[in-house]
Amino acid sequence: MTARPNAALTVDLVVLTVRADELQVLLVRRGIPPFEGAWALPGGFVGAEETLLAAAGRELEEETGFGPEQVHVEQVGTYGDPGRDPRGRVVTVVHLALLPDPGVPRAGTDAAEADWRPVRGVESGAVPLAFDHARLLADALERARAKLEYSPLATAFCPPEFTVADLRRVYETVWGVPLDPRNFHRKVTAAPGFVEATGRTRTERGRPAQLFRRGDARVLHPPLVRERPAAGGDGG
Amino acid sequence: MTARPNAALTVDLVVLTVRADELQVLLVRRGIPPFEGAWALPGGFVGAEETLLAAAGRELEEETGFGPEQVHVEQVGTYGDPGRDPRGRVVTVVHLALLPDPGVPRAGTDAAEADWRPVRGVESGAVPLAFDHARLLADALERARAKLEYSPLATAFCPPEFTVADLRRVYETVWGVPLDPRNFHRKVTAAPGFVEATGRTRTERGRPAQLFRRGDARVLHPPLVRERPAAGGDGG
DNA sequence: ACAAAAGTGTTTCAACTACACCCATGG
DNA sequence: CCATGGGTGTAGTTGAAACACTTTTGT
Repeated sequence: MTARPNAALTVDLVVLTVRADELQVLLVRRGIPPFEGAWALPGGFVGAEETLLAAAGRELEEETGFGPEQVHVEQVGTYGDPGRDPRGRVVTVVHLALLPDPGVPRAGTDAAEADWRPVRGVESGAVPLAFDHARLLADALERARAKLEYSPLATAFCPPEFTVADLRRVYETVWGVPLDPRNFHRKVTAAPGFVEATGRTRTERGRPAQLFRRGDARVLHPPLVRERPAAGGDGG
Repeated sequence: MTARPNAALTVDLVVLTVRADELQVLLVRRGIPPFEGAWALPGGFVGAEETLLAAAGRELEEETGFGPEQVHVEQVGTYGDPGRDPRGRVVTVVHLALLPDPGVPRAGTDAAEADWRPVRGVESGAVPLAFDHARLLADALERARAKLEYSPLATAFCPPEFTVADLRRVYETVWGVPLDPRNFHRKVTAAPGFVEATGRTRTERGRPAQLFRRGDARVLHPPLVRERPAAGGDGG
């Protein structure tokens, strides 16, 4: 064992969901110093025999009750500036987690409180965050928004079975732009491996919608680009 | 100081360049155990008061003589599986560095030897790497290839002043496909902020080529997609 | 019948590939 | 002059945005 520890290693989580037509992030109110009482991203120290992904999955389950099998989790970056944590050299590996609307979260062990907050308010600075968590959140959000275009990531916000309209609402919420339902439908069903029909349907209002589950594609060909202000008339 | 160190933190570098019409990676032959005598990515432990980027820049300078001001360096991911290093819990933050053809590298302090190796041979497994470095390299390469499409990253492989043909050769080498020089020229000069004309020219054979420097764009609109087999006749 | 949402067909525009062609230099 | 590479013009094709229209349900 010639490698002596020189840093305290943690994982922090940017847990996102779409609820009430808004993109929301899971925050915890810190129950212990430093930054006692402030909102922060959930996270904690990495165990001695734990992989980084396992540590992230464990924290996720502590805060939300969702296991990592049901949730998309990926690493987004590592932050280790000396001075980012007053307790010493704390290096954190930030993970992005996406899940369908889960209802109320469970509070973690060292968190007095945990709650979903609209991303808009946090991004605007109206809800200040502890440590450098505002930056971690901003970087993770940028990653999530970009990845919607070329990966089937958006399905991670949907329950196991969902309609094309459900999926469209995810894009509209995360990007903050309206999309044409008809063109969106075509793009989604045309991209191989994006979604897979179950054969079942669901009726809420109007014509019943087909139900889909996630496909096995890891990238989208062609990507789902945001519609740009282009011309184009009507025929018919 | 309530946060006790629980991991040894290192940075590893995937340093890429284009030389002799090949994508090449900087490897060091390990001079000390473990894996003594094997090829590995350059890297080392992070200093107590050093940021991760600064540590990567320091290692880069030790191995290549290039300072971080002249080189593109970005973080790509962090690897911390217990057992990835026999010396104990060693967590490494991998950085990708791109530079123009530098000539011969300087060997680092704990490296008996350092050398540029064609990526092809390393990716194919012909040159085995120490630790989990084959995986770190593969992930970094995937990142680099993808980022060429939508970012001006390719200019990092070019000297401060370069021609459009220089830039095209970078793409052709990294992607391994030939590109139409005429369409490439148009795409590059049409993307705002990609390159900036210096007004000077350089003559090697044929008509003199304009010299450009890097522009200030961080993303490319539109992206430089690989040409696909499409139809299209010739007119005129 | 009417409203509402799902899903299809078609027009029109924009972007891109492929290639002819012109430009500027060295030998 | 010719060879070589830089750079521009343009036709045919693909793909996507816009939107009329049809389908299938609930009330």
